[in-house]
Amino acid sequence: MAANSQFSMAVHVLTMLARAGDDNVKSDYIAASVNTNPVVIRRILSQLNAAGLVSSQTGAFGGTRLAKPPAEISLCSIYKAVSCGEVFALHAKSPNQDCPVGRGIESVLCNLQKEIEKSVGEKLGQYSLATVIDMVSVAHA
Amino acid sequence: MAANSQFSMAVHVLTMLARAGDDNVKSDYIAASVNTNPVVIRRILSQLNAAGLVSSQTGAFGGTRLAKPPAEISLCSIYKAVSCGEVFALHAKSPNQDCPVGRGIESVLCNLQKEIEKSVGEKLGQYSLATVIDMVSVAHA
DNA sequence: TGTAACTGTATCAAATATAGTTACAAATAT
DNA sequence: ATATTTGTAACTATATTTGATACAGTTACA
Repeated sequence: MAANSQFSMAVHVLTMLARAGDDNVKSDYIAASVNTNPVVIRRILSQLNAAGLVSSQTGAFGGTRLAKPPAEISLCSIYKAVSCGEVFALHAKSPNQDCPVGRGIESVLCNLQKEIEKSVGEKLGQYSLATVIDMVSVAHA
Repeated sequence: MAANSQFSMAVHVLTMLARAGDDNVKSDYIAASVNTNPVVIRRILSQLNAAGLVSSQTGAFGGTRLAKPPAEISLCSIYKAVSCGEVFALHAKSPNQDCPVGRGIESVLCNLQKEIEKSVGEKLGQYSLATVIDMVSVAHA
């Protein structure tokens, strides 16, 4: 397994939290739905917490809940919260600087990369967690 | 090395070819600029050839050249030619189908994924290889 | 205050993808 | 014929992601 599915898992996790309202949800419970290990969930929750999207409580009867209403959580903020890779990677090894193309291509690709990321962010920003919840409801209705 | 840099390398390769005009360019020559192994370049050229963007000649004095003018090669067609991964991956393991969220989330994410890919394609389609060549020229001017 | 139930995180193993390398058959200009 | 080049298979090395175990720290509650 190498393809980064953290965004997908994060959306799943947040959808679970949204449906629980103000109740604390345990990582074990979420893990059972995502079909993975609780630690994997806690790692994602840790990133979502750092981004201010959720808040967690340790200790007995602890767990995690949303830090704001689903309508205020855009998919863009989720995407940024979990450190996914870029849409495309730049050269692994720096190109030959003795070649005019090798010398100039990196910055061009870097700028392009930023623009694409921005475009993806804007597209994702058109949707919120609330949108996803509606879609999930419709999907299995 | 795991991040997929094939798109970046493909743009680099095609830029080299564009600058050579109608001359055949050898994979060794391109590899020297990209700073990698010729076989890596030939693998990319193989994909670009399958997409009809370049044409190659085997044998002595063989090599590769563009199959059409740089202005007619959009970055979208390059992106599609090299099999990059998606912007984000779906769940590695299928979610728990006994959970309403697990049952509905996959198709929602799949549709979202398609929409994002489409958006990326449109953005990349705004640029052509000719644009990149201009940018590279300006960058090291 | 003790106990049970959580999170947070370190650490390791397993699986997988990418890139790099070597090798060689097939093709082709001279 | 020969030298040169592509096309591709096979293998290695490396990085990343996920999954799993373990345990310290925190907290509610009897």
